[in-house]
Amino acid sequence: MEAQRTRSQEQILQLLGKLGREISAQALYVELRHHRQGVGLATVYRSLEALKLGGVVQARTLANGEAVYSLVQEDKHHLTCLQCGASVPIDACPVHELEAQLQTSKRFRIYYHTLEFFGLCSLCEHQHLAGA
Amino acid sequence: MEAQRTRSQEQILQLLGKLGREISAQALYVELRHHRQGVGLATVYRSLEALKLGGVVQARTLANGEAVYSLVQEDKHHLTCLQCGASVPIDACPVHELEAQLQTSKRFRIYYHTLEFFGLCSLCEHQHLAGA
DNA sequence: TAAGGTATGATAATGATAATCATTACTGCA
DNA sequence: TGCAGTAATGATTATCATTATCATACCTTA
Ligand SMILES: [Mn+2]
Ligand SMILES: [Mn+2]
Ligand SMILES: [Zn+2]
Ligand SMILES: [Zn+2]
Repeated sequence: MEAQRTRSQEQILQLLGKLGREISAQALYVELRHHRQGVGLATVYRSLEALKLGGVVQARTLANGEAVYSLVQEDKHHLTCLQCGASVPIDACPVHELEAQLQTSKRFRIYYHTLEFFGLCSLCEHQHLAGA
Repeated sequence: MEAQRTRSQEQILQLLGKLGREISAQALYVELRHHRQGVGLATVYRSLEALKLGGVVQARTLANGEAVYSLVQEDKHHLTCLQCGASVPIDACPVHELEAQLQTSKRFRIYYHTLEFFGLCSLCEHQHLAGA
């Protein structure tokens, strides 16, 4: 019964694993065309959606509105500047215990989480106070 | 030097405070027209952006791609079903300590954070396993 | 009041994602 | 092996939130 993966889904999974970082659907589309003949953009979106529902791919939305995808096994979070968009990776993640609790307290099967901090980098804060 | 707020920004702040919940820019636009004559949609977006940079309003992006806004003072997070979109509010938030640390370790002025869990609600998980 | 700067709003442009739909590939069975 | 039914694919179009334009209204100050 467990949805077997399509060829496209397998390719996307493999590429995401090789990359080891998050990538947008559009960029993924370009990458895939680079490797094989005939990959439709619609299929990229469909596959990512299916993989997300399968619990193996996660997504988050950037400030510019585009979503980026990665394997769920990557637990990486960021600190992002609201002004210039500079994004600093964070090592720590203090939510795993809560995730485990929720998994039982709420009737929910949790696949992944997003965590991101927003503010101003020192440079932008400086310019901001200067009245720019 | 601190940017004084415009009339539109004040109205939006007031409405967000009155609501006490997150709301999209589009819905905010409708609400504002309901109260005052002549509020442009562009101004709503501009004001929200300014208030975000001012550190008093926060935003997060829903699965359908639209952003919702609220006062930063509201520290509310969610557990969302990837299939049906059902969203359950969460009470706890275990990231404040980390936020304080980051504020000093990284050279960054942090205004707010987003935290969200994704997975399948019990109903959708059931249907999913059934092969739907 | 006149000048300069800022805010506003109507409108068009942008761009990522979702929906269509005809075609192709696969699966199980006669 | 041949066929019917079903799922997957891809080219294309539609959708829709957000952003960019630009002319106008407003406000501050000399
Ligand atoms: Mn994490
Ligand atoms: Mn929180
Ligand atoms: Zn910055
Ligand atoms: Zn659900």
